[in-house]
Amino acid sequence: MTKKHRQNLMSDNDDFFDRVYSVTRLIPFGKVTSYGAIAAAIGSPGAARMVGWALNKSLSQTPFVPAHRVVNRNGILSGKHYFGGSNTMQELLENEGVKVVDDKIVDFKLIFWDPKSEL
DNA sequence: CGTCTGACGCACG
DNA sequence: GCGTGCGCCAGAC
Repeated sequence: MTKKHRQNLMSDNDDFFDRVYSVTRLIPFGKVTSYGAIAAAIGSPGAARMVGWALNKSLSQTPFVPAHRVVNRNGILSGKHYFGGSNTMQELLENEGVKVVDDKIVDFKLIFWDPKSEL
């Protein structure tokens, strides 16, 4: 199954990355979700690693992709190191009212947003 | 075209 | 509950 073939099946799809960006932009302000949840939402459960990779690329994409709202299944900011080396990711989250302690989101389950709930 | 590499996740011990 | 191993898919070499 080639890339072009998949485009045929998903009419408004460009590629895997754009689907990740689309879902990520749907994350409400002050909410967070996980890589696996996004992967499952775009029809590729198990491709969580691809999501993280796509989000990395998204840092230089437009419009802005709230990649800081995506963490791993434990609520840990596994990608904070890619936001400029400082605590940028944590600051962005706290700026939205999301508490972060020791690189981990407080009450992760309570503010977790499931992408599939919007589909 | 074979291999390696990930911002992951799950099964297993 | 924690460490290890492996599968996952797409892109870079």
